Amino acid sequence: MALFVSTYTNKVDKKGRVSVPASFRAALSHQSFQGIVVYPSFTSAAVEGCGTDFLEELAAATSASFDLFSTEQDDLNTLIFSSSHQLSWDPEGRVVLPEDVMTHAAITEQAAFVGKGRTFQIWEPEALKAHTAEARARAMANRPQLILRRPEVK
Amino acid sequence: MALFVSTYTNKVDKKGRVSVPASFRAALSHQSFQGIVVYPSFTSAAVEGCGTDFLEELAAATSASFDLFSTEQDDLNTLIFSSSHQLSWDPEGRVVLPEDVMTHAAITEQAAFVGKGRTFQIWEPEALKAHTAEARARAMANRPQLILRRPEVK
DNA sequence: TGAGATTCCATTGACGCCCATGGTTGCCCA
DNA sequence: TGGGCAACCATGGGCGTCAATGGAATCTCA
Repeated sequence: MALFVSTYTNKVDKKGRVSVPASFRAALSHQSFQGIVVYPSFTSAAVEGCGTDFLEELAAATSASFDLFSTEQDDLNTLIFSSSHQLSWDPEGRVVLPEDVMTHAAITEQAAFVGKGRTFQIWEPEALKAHTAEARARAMANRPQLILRRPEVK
Repeated sequence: MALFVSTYTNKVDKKGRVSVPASFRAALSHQSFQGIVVYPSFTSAAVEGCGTDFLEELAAATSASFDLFSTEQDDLNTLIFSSSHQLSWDPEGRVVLPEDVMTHAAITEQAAFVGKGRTFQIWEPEALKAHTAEARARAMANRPQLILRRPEVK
């Protein structure tokens, strides 16, 4: 399984280009579309990122239930599709982040690619630091319930 | 089942390389990714280590539902993913520990690999000694309970 | 024809790969 | 049973390759 792991902070040059981390590109190398999909996060000042295969799964999941009255989940999926951008990378592995996602995440000079397993996020480094500290504090507070509840081991 | 057993203290060379104990490598030899996964421990000045299969289980658990509003458990998983590093070893079985985990565990010259069964930890040897002494003292203090609670011995 | 966007090339610094060494362990055979 | 040999593991260092980055050149559409 291809996974997005770890955090990489790369520079945004004058033309707005950012290198997609090599390991992320490798995780997507099997796809027909050589690039990434991004959309502004609904819950934080970050950019959500994934591969086209993830979108395809999302589409499949949405249409699996022929719900005529769309659920909140379907609404959400619709939002994702409409606000997404497909960014193909150049021969050097760089993409240009669209205006709207740049502003949404307040990205200017640097962009931090944060692995989340099957997806990833892009943050302005300082904002990421703050957000991580918060998440860590929350996790610590809930420690008794959370402590690395490991999915069952085979 | 592959297990990480015993403690090995190896040298960190000028380039930051450390040999992963041969027995640990053997325990991971069945994996497609030839290397280890490390992330700073949330509870102590140590580095947590495991194989990629651990991350894959984590990813499977997290994305079982396309839950876009993450729960606390997912937050924790995200913390792990974002702070993890996939370290492939070189033909000699060495890895380079990233800057941030080195600092977190205060590792400079030597690194102690501590088997913990299905996972392992990496410590600065002196810190490990202190930590072990502490753990031993705690165990001694609780001895009466521990012995009473002990399941049958084979 | 000009501005923005895309492709191409060049630099540098990190990382992975190769080879060499030494020491320990385990094995084989006399 | 003891000596010697072979294998393996930890370690050191040199070198080539690749990723990230910057800038120039080319293309495209208005």
